[in-house]
Amino acid sequence: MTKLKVYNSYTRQKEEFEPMVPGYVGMYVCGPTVSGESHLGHARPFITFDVLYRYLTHMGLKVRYVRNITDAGHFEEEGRAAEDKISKKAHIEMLEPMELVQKYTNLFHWAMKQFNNLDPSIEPTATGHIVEQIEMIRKIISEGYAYEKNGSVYFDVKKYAEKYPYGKLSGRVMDDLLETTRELEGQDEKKNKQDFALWKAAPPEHIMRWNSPWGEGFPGWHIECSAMATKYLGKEFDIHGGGMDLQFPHHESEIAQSTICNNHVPARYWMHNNMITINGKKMGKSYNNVIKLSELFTGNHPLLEQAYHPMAVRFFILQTHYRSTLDFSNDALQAAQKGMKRMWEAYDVLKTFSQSNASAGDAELDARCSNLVDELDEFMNDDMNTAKVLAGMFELVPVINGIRDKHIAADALSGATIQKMQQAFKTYLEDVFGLLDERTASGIDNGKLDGVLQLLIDIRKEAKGRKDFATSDKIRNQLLDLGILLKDEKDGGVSISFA
RNA sequence: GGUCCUGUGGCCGAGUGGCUAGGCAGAGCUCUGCAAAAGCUUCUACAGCAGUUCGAAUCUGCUCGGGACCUCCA
Repeated sequence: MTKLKVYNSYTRQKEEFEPMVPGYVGMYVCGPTVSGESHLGHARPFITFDVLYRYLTHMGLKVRYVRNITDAGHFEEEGRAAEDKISKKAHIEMLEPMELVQKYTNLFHWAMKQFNNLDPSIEPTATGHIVEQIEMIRKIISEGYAYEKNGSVYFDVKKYAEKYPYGKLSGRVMDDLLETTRELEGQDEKKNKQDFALWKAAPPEHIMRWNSPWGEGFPGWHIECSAMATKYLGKEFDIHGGGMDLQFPHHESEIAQSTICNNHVPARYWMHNNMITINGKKMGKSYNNVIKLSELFTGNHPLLEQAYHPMAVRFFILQTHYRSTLDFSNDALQAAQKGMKRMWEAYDVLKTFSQSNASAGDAELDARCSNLVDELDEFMNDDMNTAKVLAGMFELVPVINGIRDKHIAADALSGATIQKMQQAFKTYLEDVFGLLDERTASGIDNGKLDGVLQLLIDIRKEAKGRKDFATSDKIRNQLLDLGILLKDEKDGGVSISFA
């Protein structure tokens, strides 16, 4: 079997993944800022890295997955009136800042549950790590790479760049940064405009504030991730993930801070997912084109033709490689929803196959299926190509359905191959991709309902037996109105599908 | 303006120089009381121009689109 290779943004190439400590992986992923409700764009990194987390675990590695909650407000705009993002919203909604943070944290957790994302091992909050952040800032000052001005502390990027490769991660050249002509207010405190804040003095109206050696204030934009990653994963750890838009300045700054404090680039593999776009434009607050997750799940948004099940969204995201942009449209999402349904129904059929065939009746087909299964791991190991894994699995679907429909002989595949397929479908659909049967996921499939359904199916069968099609069609049609589709199979059985 | 990415059939998308990606939609057929589903067959591709090569969607150059970052941002 091939080894897992991942694209490392830091070196700009695919590299074989080797954990620092054999058997263990430390992974940090930038979590949400809980000053508002998560939207479709936010879903991507959390699903992408959830799949990576699951895959590493599946490989037998013990993963410590740290994903932070950013609950300390950052600037709306650099330098401008020092408005705290969270306190501003809190004022508008007449809420206590922490009440607001709690509200959106709960909503975020709810959305993660909907997507069937596993909980991270540790989910630290920025406000819970003020002490660690202050310590880190002190260290940077004592090393001579930060300076205090009017109660705020800034990182001296120019000085750092003289000794370290600032800009390496994001492909930025120091001279270009210096040339940026953009004039922003409040820059006068900085020695150079590419310097970034480690600590910001809080103006009187700012609600979120903490004591520090430099007066009352709040932490800067990037220090929380450095502090929390260091605390829980060490000075150097394996994987740091997040959206591509965080590469600069967020991750670049993290590298600078950690390099000064810990003498190390914090992570060995930097992984970045691409953006979700809508009509070709990145989904983001500043573009006014966001679809919130709650809107997506209810269909309550002008751009949405219908509600989309969280699992359909998950499938949609996995059908594209994580480093490609993914364009949202109703057609694309509906296609994903239908495709997933087809896949899942084939999986249900596959589960019923017996593994008792000693040998394959159709050696050629057997070999092809066996190869297809083997390739799935190769695809996954090639920088997590979930799109190719799904495509490979889709190639097996006609074979599975063919056996069910008896177009393909029941003994065409050997028991060993059947077992391999069953194992692979379970591994990928359930364990690695974290997909759930929509029925289970929406709670429709409880025991009582099953019993009622079975009763209706029996009555319909009896009606059909005496050619009372009026009754049988009534049952089928009315169930269909409820979103339950009965399908008469060739063997006289009935299968149930949820529209 | 700078840096980088990208342009695949009706839609979404994968593609390591030579072999049908895949999904959804469309057409035909089979099966079926009728449906639905499924199976089989099938139609639309690699932005344009030039080059490298025996051979290019894949490499190079140019042109024209689109996008991201450079500011909070997943």
